[in-house]
Amino acid sequence: MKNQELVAIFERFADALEFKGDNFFKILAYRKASRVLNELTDDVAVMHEKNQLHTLPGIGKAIADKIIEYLNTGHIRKYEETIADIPASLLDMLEIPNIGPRTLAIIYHQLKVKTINELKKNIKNGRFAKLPGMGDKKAANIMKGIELYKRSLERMSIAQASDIADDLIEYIKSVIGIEKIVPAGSLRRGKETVGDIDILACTKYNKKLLNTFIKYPGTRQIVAAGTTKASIITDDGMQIDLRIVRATSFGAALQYFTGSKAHNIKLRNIAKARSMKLNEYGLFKGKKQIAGKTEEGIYRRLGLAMIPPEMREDRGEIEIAQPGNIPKLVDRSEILGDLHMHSSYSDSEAKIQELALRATKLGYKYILIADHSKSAYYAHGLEIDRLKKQWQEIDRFNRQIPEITILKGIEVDILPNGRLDYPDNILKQFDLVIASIHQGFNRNATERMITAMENRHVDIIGHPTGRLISSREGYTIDINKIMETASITGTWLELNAFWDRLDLNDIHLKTAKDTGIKISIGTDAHSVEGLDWIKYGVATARRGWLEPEDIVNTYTLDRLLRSRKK
DNA sequence: GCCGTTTTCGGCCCGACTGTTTTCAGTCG
Repeated sequence: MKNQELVAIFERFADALEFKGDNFFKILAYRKASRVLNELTDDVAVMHEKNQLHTLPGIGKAIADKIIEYLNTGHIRKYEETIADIPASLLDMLEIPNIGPRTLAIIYHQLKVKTINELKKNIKNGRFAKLPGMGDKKAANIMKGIELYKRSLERMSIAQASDIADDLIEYIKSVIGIEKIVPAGSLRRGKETVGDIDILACTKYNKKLLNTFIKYPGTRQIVAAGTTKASIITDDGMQIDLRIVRATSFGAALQYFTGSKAHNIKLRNIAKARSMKLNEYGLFKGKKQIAGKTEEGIYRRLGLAMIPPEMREDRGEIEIAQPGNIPKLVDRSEILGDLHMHSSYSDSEAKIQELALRATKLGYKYILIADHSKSAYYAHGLEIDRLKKQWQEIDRFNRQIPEITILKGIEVDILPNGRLDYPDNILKQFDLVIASIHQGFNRNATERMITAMENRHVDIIGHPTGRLISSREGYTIDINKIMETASITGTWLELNAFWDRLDLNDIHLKTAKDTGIKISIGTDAHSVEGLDWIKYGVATARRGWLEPEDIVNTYTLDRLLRSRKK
């Protein structure tokens, strides 16, 4: 698939045009095209064959022609001409905070700076500060920006960001007893990684709150501090922005700072088309505020149904947002069990009994113990005789802990040769079987998964794309073929809720839902605490527009077992 | 470069903060 190559090209094209000072809206157009392609599950080449490129939002004639040119020739002439006279390393510097296209153009043309190291040299020897419009403070801020940039090359996981936000909010509440203080931004939208944390608060005592905020014990650096907002960098290297608004604007500000940017721009356009104005203070008709206290009010006065934060990505949610059309997204309280966890029988630190007890506290009716199969020697995969012992133990705990049913499962390896790690006569004895690839990632992964799904004992494909968010791309697979087979065979696909996997991701989940595939959520926990990761799975499910019916974990135990393929 | 519930031309989000400025430009979200 050429999708990702085009994503990178259009993003780079936009950077180059920005550097050259081209039309601002043309630049936006290329960025939008890049984003749309990035979120596309279908192969852009196939869409071209079917003459469907023009149906994509943000892809007009000029960009469609460039896509076609690239598909046919491997080049885009206009793009290559544009970047021809720009050193490759230069555009990367646009990622550095406090360096925008203007500053970059000045340092390149006047100082001949092409790399970050050359820039640092010119800041240290004072030449940068002498440039027109620059100065010592600006120089110091760019030095800080360079440090920030180096750290930000890794976005933080949703798990780490949530923990940091929870800590900060708890601290602020304990110091000044403020009630209305909540996360906004990508954290509230449940994105899998978070670049910085936005916190929104409502108080009349701005000064006191901002003072408390910048004195947060975990603060490494205060980036900015005004009268209504301030920013700090924590010891973990995370930037946190705090904004304070009045109660009459709280809903508007929450909407505004939750984003996404693309979603907000579209809302603004709707407001404008109705001769209204939308900003972080409210929805206005002339000078009169007609909504702003609550988010619901804003959407309602725009003629829309309330859209859950996780859906606000401009992926069609605004177009369908008439009352009754917005899906009733799954809620954490509707999850009746966790369908993937490991016990001390393989590579987990948690005993089966401990997992079961913790699960009852989470309100579950059932859990699936799915340890590794025998070939996963690195994880103490289970030989058949130890399986029997595990089953006896599960039977015993099921008698002792009647509140919950412990299901006998396995995460059976799909071996590099395409076979499963246990024979069918063993597989048929499990309540549920997850089949996963752990070795030979790029050896016919698609065909191997399809073969696994064609086995009637395999109920679930575990972490179907195999990506690790912080460190690994994932298997080389044809996800559409896999979904097609899942749909035909009635195999469930996993939403692995471990925060570094979140696999399937939001976009794949939406496609799976549209294809009629059922999703099974499992934390893949290797500890008792790991069971709490279910919240990241639920957030991702909501981002994929999933409703309770789409997720087998919301079924009663009876229905769950009846819904298996057979 | 895209797009259409006043449209096929003329818009396209806009306010806060900072730093370098003598009234504003650049950056960010």
